[in-house]
Parts: sequence; C-alpha cells; structure tokens
Amino acid sequence: MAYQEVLTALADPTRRHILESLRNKPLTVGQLSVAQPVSRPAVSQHLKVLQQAGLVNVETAGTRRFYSVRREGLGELRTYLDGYWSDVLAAYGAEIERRFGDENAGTDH
Amino acid sequence: MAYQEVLTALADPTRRHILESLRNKPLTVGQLSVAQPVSRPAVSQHLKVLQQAGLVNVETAGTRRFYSVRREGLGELRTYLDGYWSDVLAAYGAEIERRFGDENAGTDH
DNA sequence: GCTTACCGTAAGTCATGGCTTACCAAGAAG
DNA sequence: CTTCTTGGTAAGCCATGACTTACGGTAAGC
Repeated sequence: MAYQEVLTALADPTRRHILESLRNKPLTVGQLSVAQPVSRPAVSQHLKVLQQAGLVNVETAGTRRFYSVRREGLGELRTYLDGYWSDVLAAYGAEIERRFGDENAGTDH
Repeated sequence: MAYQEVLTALADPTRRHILESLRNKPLTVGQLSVAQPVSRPAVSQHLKVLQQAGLVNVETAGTRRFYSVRREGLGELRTYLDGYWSDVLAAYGAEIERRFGDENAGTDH
C-alpha cells in the first residue's frame, strides 16, 4: 500500500513480467505460469507480494482465481514521485542561485 | 540507465533514505554518512549503485565529492509508469466492454 | 615533508528473498 | 463418491546483495 512496498514489488523482474502479462486482461494463476520461466508456486508467491503492495486484484471464480491490475496501485508512488520531483526542482533552482548569486553578490538577476 | 536499474536502486530503504537526504541540496559522502545508520563505505557502495542507475551526479571538489540528484533519472521511471498506466486504462475499458457487452449482447447502454 | 581528512575499493560475513518440491484444500466433472 | 483441476502454503536450498573492517590513494593543512 505504501510506495515503499510498491517499489520493492516492482524491483523484481519476474513480478514486472507478471504485471506485463496482466497489462491487457485478467488472467488465472495457471495462465500466468505458462508465460513465466518459473514454477506455478513461484508465481503464486509473487502474486501475493503484488497484492500486498496493492498492485493487483483477485477475483475468485470456482477453483480459479483471476488476477487483474489494480488501477489505483501506482497512485501512491506517483504522488510520492511528484512531491520529490518538485523538491528536486526547487533545490536545483536554489543551487543555481547559491552559486551564481554568490559569485556576483548584489545583482538581482 | 534503464528503468529496471532505477527500480532496483529504489528498492533499497537505505538508498531511498540517501535520496531523501539529497532531496534539498547536494551533500558529500561524509555528510550523507552521518545521517545514515550504516558505515561510510556502505554509503559509498549505495552511491555507486545510484550513480549507475542514473539517479545521482557527482561533482569533485578537492578530496570531497558532492552528490546531487540527477533530474533526468526520475524521468525514465516516470516514462515507464506512464506507458504502463495508459495500457492498463485502455485494457480496463476493454474489460468492461467485454463483460457487459457480452452478457447483454446487442444492447448499447 | 608529515599528518590529517576524505572517500573509493577489496575481501569476507551474514541475512534476505526467490526458487524448488511436496503437500493440502476446495470446486468441477464424470 | 471418486477423480481431476486449480492454486495457496510449508520447508528447504541457494544465490544475491547489504554490511562490516581493512586498506590505499589523493588533496588539504601545518
């Protein structure tokens, strides 16, 4: 749910591959497994991580479980990145000012 | 440089903490170290990873090295997220269409 | 020149996490 | 009811990577 968990979840190549597979439509664990180079239990474990990070949803249909991308999942990460981004930009401006403002003190450009 | 490396770099809590410290202004390795719960060499190693991921810049000043956030670094991650996001949104529309379009074929609501 | 501050690298230790096989539970099918 | 499919969980193995101490190399200060 927190952006930290999202980043941890997205750090693994297999999990990213799973998300890529879910990009177009919901799939079952079995369907996801055949597209992955790892075993089905491994996929299950990855799906658990993705779910806890809020990146996927599950929908049970009998014995099958359809996983789909949770659209709000990336929201928190995006919010964090936006905030960070603006701070970095402000810091960049301040750095410029500090350097060139100092070397020619008194100017107002 | 690739988004994979960015995600891997951002997955570590200490590296995120370092990036938080650099959020407002450039700092030396020593300055970064005192703010971290790990040793100075550990910080150096993390900075190497961050640099290879394109997330930080270095500026040498005598024996000191000032690290700062590389603004284009986050851009790559944003681009990746944006691309993925748009596809997911499109797939969501298609999924809605597939379900409600199918279960009542012929209607146009 | 000598010493001190700054910092990157090497080598080794140890925990984390990703993978496997084995197992178990629940619904579908016959 | 029995059998097959589907998939989550447990236990164990092993590679990766995060950390440490020790070292070396360069610039600054005296």
